[in-house]
Amino acid sequence: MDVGVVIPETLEEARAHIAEALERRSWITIAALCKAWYEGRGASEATLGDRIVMVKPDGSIIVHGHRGFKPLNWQPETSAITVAIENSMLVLRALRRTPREILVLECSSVYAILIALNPEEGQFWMYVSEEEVREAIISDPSIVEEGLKIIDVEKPVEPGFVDLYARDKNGNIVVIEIKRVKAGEDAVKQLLSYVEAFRAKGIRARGILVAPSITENALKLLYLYNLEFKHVDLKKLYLSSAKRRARFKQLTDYI
Amino acid sequence: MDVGVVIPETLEEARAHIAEALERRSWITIAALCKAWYEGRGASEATLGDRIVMVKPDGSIIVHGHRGFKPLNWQPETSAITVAIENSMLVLRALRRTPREILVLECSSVYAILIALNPEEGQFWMYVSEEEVREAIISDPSIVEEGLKIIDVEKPVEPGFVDLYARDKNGNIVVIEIKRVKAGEDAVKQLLSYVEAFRAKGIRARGILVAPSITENALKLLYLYNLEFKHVDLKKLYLSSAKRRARFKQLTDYI
DNA sequence: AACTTTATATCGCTT
DNA sequence: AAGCGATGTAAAGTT
Repeated sequence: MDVGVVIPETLEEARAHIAEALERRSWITIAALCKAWYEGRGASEATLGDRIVMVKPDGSIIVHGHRGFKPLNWQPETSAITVAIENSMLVLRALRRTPREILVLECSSVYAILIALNPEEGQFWMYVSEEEVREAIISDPSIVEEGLKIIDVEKPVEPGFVDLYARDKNGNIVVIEIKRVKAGEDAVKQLLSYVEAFRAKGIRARGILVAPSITENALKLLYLYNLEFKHVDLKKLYLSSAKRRARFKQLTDYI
Repeated sequence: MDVGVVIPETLEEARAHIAEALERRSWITIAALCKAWYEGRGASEATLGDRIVMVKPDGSIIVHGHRGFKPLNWQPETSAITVAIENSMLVLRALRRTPREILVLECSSVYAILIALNPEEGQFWMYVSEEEVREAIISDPSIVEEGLKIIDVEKPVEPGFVDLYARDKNGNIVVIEIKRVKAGEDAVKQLLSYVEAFRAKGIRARGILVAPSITENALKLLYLYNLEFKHVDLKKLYLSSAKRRARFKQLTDYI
């Protein structure tokens, strides 16, 4: 990646550099004192303040304030970004067609511009997604219960989809709902609706909620409806993949 | 805001600047070639690639790749961030206590460091939030229906809180559920549960779902349960505030 | 294109 | 700390 830094003397100089960088579809980071307006699905206004603005080659624009993980303003994929000097201000406009929305930045000072070209992409993997938990249970159903046999995956049932549809060692139908994060009342209600769909047809069905943990209220609700909870250890599951064990050791060493 | 830019010659120089900036709780933006690992609620790995890393004074850390609105990795508010040279790499570690998670960046090159101190905060307003829609209806209930009288706001009812609780011109109790975005089946079910709570007590109650639009499935469900839908025009509502009209004109002129 | 579901959701507020 | 609801949620998958 080639990185250039500009400390502009004037707004016109800043405008010229940003215009050229936009033209070349660079990855631009701007530190500036500016106001911001957004209008589209909602509407917002930010008074004069210091911001760091990032424009990516794909047209996404992100305006950060000095705190918080979330940007103050943004535009996921714009159809057009323009830069101009108006009334002695550097004005950036990012337009989006669907939904129709606009973000306007009015900069009174530009402290620095960082322009990056030809970035190395690298690759990215997410592990232990809900899908991975499901895959792990499919390949080893004993994680949930001894003697369980998976019959179907994401089976369509009246209110939606059950994550897993199985039979226990006694021949009972078992509906399994998987949550990768702590299960709340919603998850219980969802599982209940699946189980009810079977019970309504006169079929006896067990319902098991599989999650790393569950809230107290959700557990009460679960027992009330005669459903079951099965704790699953994500860390264990993650480690069960031999390929990842080495990397994990390295990470835990840090902690 | 004071902004300094460093183009480090060596990783050790980069480390020293970042360490000092972290110490001073600066707002740091780093362009670097690095690998990343995350582990906590999930787990991820990113191979060597060019990234822009932002560390804010409150400890939030955001790692951006060259495309997409979302960062590759992040940590909302960390309890500790450290920087060190290990095996000829600049290693940044961001720890979070609750939930317990860790983000590790291993940089093999640091292209540029942007360090900002004492940023001007500025102020930020969000308009046309659900709360604003509610406020507008409270101050003018005829938006929903002629002759409506608001009795209570966020009234607790068995399954939760109704947004607005009113009486129509015929004396019927009216439960109002507000959605700022297109209403889906969830919104209908929510409204239904509130209305049912009244009907269970033998009180006749109408249920009105107020939203800018509604999905087809949700509308069918609504009619099935004998509930009502009232369209509300967010733009109109937004414009009805005289203070904002001038600004809005200016913005739409841009489009 | 509309709709549904997920997310390392985040964030703010209340209990 | 846990629960609950809104978000300019965004993004991905499905109908």
